[in-house]
Amino acid sequence: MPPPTETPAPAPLGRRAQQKRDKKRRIREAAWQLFTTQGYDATTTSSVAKRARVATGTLFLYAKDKPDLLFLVFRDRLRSAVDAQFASMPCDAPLLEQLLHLFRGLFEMYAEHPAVAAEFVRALPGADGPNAMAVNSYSMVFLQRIAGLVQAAQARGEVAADISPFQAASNIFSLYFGALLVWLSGFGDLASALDPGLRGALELQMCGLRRRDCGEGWSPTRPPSS
Amino acid sequence: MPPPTETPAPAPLGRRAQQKRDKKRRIREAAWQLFTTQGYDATTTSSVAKRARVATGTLFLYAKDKPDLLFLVFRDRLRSAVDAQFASMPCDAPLLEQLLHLFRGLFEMYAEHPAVAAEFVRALPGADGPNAMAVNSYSMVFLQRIAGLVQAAQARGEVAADISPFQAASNIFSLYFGALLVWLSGFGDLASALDPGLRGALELQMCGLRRRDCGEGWSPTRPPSS
DNA sequence: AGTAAAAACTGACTATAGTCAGTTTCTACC
DNA sequence: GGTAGAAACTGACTATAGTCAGTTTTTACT
Repeated sequence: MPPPTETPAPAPLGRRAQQKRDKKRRIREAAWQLFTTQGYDATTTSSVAKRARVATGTLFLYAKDKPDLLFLVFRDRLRSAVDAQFASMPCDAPLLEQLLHLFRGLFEMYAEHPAVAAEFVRALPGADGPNAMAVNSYSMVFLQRIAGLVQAAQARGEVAADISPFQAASNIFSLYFGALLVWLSGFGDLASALDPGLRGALELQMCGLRRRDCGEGWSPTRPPSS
Repeated sequence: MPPPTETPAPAPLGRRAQQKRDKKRRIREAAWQLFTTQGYDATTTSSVAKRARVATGTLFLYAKDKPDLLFLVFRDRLRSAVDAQFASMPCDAPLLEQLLHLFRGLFEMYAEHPAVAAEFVRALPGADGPNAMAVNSYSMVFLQRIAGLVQAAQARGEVAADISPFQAASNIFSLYFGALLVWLSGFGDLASALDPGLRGALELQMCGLRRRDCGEGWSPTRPPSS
């Protein structure tokens, strides 16, 4: 006797799956709460388990190890920050401005809790837990979306046609990651990490090092003021 | 009554300083031996202390923590690899080839023990022990030497004059570090990490993304083959 | 030589990340 | 609605990184 009109089938989720979802959420929230208030190092895995109302062993069913908890808590934040920035992307702005728009959103997200963010970014390379995997595969999507921006800029004639968008996206990502590491390692504030920092790097990637033999030549966005 | 001709004053080192030097050497060698044979994770700090014939507490007078042991063991290797590559630098080669010469030397050094190298590189950002400090300040020197290569290329007219050598060096370093992380995270072999990998990134940094409005225009080292 | 202060060293100890054999809870099928 | 097997959960336990109060060694000065 299935009620055909009721229960609009929002979730074909069994009890088990629901409980798993709920535990995962509780663990994520407990970890975030404790990491942001006490710091990553000062937070013990036992205290996270306690606050999430699970046993210590259960915690490690949802995260491979303590660093993997960082990926659990940052995954959604990362996703929504990226989505928001692409949703508000100025479609006809120059590529450089589009990239800065994107990365500014991420920097601002990290800036909410720089110390925890630093641990997260530091743990990223080489992490191997299930949550780390999820974040890393999301990074691939991210890279593809950057490549998409480059391709669009090529279509606009802003970027040379013979360039591989994926190679360009890789370079851009390396520069972003480098700027992020420097910033989160405690040097300077958000604004200057973005503006003289990342912008300078991206400008140099845009125009290249090589001397232009031809004609009058383009000059960088900020002409020498001296 | 100082004997003026004897004791050719090779070391104004007191007994204490000598013993410290010796202990440091013993710890460095023990750590290297164990890390390379058993792996970083499988090596306990106690086993390093035992092999170095010091107490566990003493170990932590010479390294802040376990990761700091990595910096202790890699510091010299890094220095000699960099020095060797600069000593054998082809002075009149194009900047791109000079950079690849430099980075090839480092990649080869890391390739001797990739697993330990991966731990080292992963631990680099944000490390805070005394040995990490030494490595980080050496990184600054490294950056300056890259900036020197850029400047020389500017003097040869290969690189545009209005470019900041330090900004260029920062970008180059970010691309190097990115390629290193990708390689050491287990994807691909040494040769391809260098040649399609790092070379592609540096070529794109050399020529830039932006379309060249003028004249016939230069085409990348590897013209589209299709 | 003698001695006081400083520096270096020691190893028993603590705190905590992560494991695993045993238990409970859920699902699918009869 | 009963039950066999799978999946999830538990918390006492283990291994090890890192600490620190107490000890030994070295130095500098008389």
